[in-house]
Amino acid sequence: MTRQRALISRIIRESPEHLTAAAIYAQARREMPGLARGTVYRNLHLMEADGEIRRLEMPAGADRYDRAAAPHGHLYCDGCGTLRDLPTAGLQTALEAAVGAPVLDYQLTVHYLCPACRQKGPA
Amino acid sequence: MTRQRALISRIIRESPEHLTAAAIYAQARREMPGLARGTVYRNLHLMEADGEIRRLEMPAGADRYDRAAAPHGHLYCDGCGTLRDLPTAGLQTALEAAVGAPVLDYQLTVHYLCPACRQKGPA
DNA sequence: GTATGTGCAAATGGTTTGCAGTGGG
DNA sequence: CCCACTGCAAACCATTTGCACATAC
Repeated sequence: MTRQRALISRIIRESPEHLTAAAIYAQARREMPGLARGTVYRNLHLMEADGEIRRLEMPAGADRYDRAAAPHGHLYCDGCGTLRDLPTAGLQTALEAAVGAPVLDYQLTVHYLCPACRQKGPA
Repeated sequence: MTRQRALISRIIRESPEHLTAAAIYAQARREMPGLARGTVYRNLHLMEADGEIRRLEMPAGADRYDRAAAPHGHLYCDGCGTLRDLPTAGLQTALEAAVGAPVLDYQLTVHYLCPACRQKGPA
């Protein structure tokens, strides 16, 4: 447990957002200017392997990271790229029944238009 | 509708697999050696926009492409990276109810171990 | 005829890695 | 003390793009 890892961990835990590696790096560098980009990526992998955080593949651009919690889906706005949590209680159990094998993890991304983008209308 | 696009379209339609752009490129080049990588990517984007195919973000490595069909999830084996289809009838309706807005699309990837990898045991 | 698509090759962006040095336990 | 972790910079890989030429309609 290095200072670097503790810092990265804290940033993710304290953020209400789903941060990209670049955002985490930028924010961490404000407190620890010498921090290397590679160190951020290496620690993110470690933390993901430890189950401390969860990596989210995004439809466009860089991956984002979410503090690990009860598995849940994400709502992605096709208009502005905003990401919100989507509680999905019971989905995992339903999936295991459908799959017929233990489900290690799942990732659900639902595309929609957020209220703001829906107002503007489909461009 | 160019010869190039027709070829790419056919390759995807005829393949039982979920191909990567690189695989599509390699296969297309066997029939049309002058084909450029950029052309493949450009056409894949066009076809995705037209709803002819669907792009699948993968947990590791390059994206894959699926001929468009009824929306369905995918089963990803964490052991060997194999991808299988997972029928998810009714999920979209359930999601719309949960979200309270029209669902444009969704992507569900379920991580598991395929029978072969389960035998070998968790490494 | 002309907008659209193509081939090429170089650029981009996100992420990974080899290496020598540092520091946590 | 030693091994895992760091900083740095170069490498990597998938994908995108600028440009001059070709082609579908």
